[in-house]
Amino acid sequence: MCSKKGLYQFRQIEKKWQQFWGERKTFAAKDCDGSRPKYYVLDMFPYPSGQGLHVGHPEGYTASDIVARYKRMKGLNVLHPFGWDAFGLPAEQYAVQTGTAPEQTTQNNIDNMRRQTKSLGFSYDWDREVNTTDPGYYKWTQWIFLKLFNSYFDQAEQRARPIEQLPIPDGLTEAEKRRYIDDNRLAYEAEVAVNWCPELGTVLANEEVVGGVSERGGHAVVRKPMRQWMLRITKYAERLIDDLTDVDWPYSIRKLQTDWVGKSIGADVDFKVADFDETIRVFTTRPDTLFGATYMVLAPEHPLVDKITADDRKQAVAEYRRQAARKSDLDRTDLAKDKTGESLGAFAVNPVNDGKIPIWISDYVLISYGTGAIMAVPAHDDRDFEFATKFNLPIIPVVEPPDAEQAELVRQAKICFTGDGTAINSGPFNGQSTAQFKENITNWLAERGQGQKSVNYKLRDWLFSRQRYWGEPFPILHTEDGPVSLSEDELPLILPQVKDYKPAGTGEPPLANAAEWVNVTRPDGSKARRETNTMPQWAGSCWYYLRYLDPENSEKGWDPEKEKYWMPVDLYIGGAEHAVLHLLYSRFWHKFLYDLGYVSTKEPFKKLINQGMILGEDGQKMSKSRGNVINPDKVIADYGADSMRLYEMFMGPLEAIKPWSMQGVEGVHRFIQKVWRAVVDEDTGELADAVQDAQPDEQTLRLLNQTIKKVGDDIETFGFNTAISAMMILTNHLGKLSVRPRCIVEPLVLILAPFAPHIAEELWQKLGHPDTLAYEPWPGYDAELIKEKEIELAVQVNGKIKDRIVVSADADEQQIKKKALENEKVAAAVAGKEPKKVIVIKSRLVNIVV
RNA sequence: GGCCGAGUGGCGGAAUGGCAGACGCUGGGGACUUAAAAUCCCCUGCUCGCAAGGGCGUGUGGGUUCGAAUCCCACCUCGGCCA
Repeated sequence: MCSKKGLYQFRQIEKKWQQFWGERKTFAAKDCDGSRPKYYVLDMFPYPSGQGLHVGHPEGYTASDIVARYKRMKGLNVLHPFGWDAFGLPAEQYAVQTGTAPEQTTQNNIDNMRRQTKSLGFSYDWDREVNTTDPGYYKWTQWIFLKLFNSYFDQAEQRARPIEQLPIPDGLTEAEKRRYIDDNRLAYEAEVAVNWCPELGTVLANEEVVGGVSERGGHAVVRKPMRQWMLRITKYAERLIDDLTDVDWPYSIRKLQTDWVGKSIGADVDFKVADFDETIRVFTTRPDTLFGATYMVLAPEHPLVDKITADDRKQAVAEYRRQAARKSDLDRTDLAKDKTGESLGAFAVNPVNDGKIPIWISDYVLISYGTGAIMAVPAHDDRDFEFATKFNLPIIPVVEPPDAEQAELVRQAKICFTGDGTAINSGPFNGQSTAQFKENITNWLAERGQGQKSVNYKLRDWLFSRQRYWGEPFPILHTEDGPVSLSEDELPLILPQVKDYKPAGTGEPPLANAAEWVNVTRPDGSKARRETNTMPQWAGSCWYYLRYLDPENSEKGWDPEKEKYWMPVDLYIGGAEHAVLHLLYSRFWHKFLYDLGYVSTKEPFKKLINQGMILGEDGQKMSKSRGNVINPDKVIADYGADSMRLYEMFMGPLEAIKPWSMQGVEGVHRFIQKVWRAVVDEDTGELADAVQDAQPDEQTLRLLNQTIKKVGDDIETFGFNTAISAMMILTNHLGKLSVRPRCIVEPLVLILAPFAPHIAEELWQKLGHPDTLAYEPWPGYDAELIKEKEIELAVQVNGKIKDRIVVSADADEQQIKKKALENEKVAAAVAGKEPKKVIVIKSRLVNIVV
């Protein structure tokens, strides 16, 4: 029964070649090789989860691997590394539940995922593997933090500088001086209102809070001011937007990033508070609507609220502030929600007309955006309109829309108009266009010292501390004089072992449990406490692409020569879920490192591609509860890694969301078996007799050349699905031939290699080549040989196809026209009428208009 | 509500101004086989027709063009992100 020795044994073949590549270090990248152009192709490294690899991972990894293998064959020096983003909450939660050390869990998960990743035959240089939780790695994460701590941002030059160069104002006391410096550091401590979840004992990011409760577990979350480490990413806002013009990224991602930074140009306006010696500064993008400001709204957390609230309003205001503290920013700004608020019983003075307007608080104003206070112009802002309508506040229209019908409704204060128009009810400014008015009023305010032009960003400084154990410790000591950084030679600051991974009873993070670690006596005998917060998971992934360049270096994070050689990353592939945060954070760090001269490029990632999500066979998102999860181990066991790789690429465009299909896997599996049988005699396992040193016929040669061109072009444009389809066509053709010329078979094996490397290596060997094909030159094609000799053209009459004609490829327009008009069916359709126009599109069609 | 993306056979998809449905899956028919699997060959958008052949067809409606899945306008549906 099993007499056939030459069947396609993918398990054996794949194991053999994975071993071969591993032992020979086939894919080791050579640093600073000036003889070849370099190519750095990077995958977003995964979190080593207990679930292991899911089918979404190999999608991006296969795409990048195809490019890596293709570029090697094109003669480039390819860097294609892999590693683990291994700090993170799941291992810590597991530790809380079971007492297993996160190191242990993480190590097990990495071992398992490395095994899975290797089983797919990716051409990674495994000698460069990094792990963010390795002290040899996070030493340098801490080092970058130190650099941030010890730098400030030179506003005039728009770049970071060492803190020693910070100009210090004269006449400050030592304490003030220290304070001044601390206030300028790019890493600084601040009291900020955060989403505090008492149950989980940690701060949560906005996106981890849904409907006022934690996404995990549904525990209550409150807004609470807490001491936190912040990074001044806002200083880089302008550059983070501007430099997007330099990168080759999808439009949608660049747009997302631009919107996330959220630059808006407007004016700061100062309102005096009546009967108090206070002013309230507001930021508005519509200073031209100042005459329509009928009330003012402060964020509930605004510092002036306590001071100016009238006695009879104090109780209601206090209660309102308590309510607001329970809501997340998201809930507060939700447009669909009913507006709420309380009047403070205080008044502000409108600088343009000295009118007194009431001051309210409402949670639709966020303390974190602008100045935490707004002037409300209900006639021209949707939220203000809603609020004014609910609380019966006056609505004064000050912008007349261009549309007459609309203008009438606006004049009657029936609708809110947010567009541009002409000023009305605005004293001396009446009749001015919105743009003119904006400029004039801004100057007018500036002259009076009551305002100025201002730029605001939605981007907030980056909240960089977490109340967790499993993260990088901050290289910071808290002393009586404030925070002090460790020196570089004290790094890495090793994460200490703890007995209990739960937050300390005091509400402090778990590290507070490690008393011996926390309490430090300094060389001068003074006592200090270590920082017990840890860095967020983003930290390690902000710069890992640099560590790959020089992973073993214990003297430096990376060697400058190697950095100059390899950077920037030429191709970066990963999921769209990182479109904003990871990419923004690492761009920020990269720009900072650029300012200090540690990297040579402004942007880290030249080209970016997002792979689309893979859905279950039911078209739904894969999830355990739906029971539609495809296990890659099983697919590889049943069909092999080559089939898995091919299928994931054949499903559809890389960026598209697409459902899994086991029958589709069988389809590509059949395809590679066909390739196998075209080359190998299934009975003997030797090269098939049909493979001979023979001349190919013209058609076969043409098809080969067409296929080589198509596959190469498609890899360059990431059209992997159509590349595979082209190879299927050639293989189907080859299968029909009784003699399969070697000069056809060999190039087919080579162009298949990036997609299905194991079978390609095996076939290459059977074809008599002892060494790996990984560095074989990519086959060339002859443009002349691609051309068809005869071409079939469709002939249309008035745009409807009537028949097809065959003409020689070099036929000129006249000849084609003549042949088309002579055609019987065409003549019948033309019915003797004189053609008005005959359009000949060479090699496509002829259209006769009558 | 805003922004971004997508809507093509029974299914995944191809074609980005020029022959709609490449390639794969599914389904049907046939060959090989004692039989089955595997493999190979043919057919497989809808519809009218015994057939030859005709009509319709890329979410909907309009437009531009000799010609539109592709470009423009409006709308509908779905997905993602943000609010």
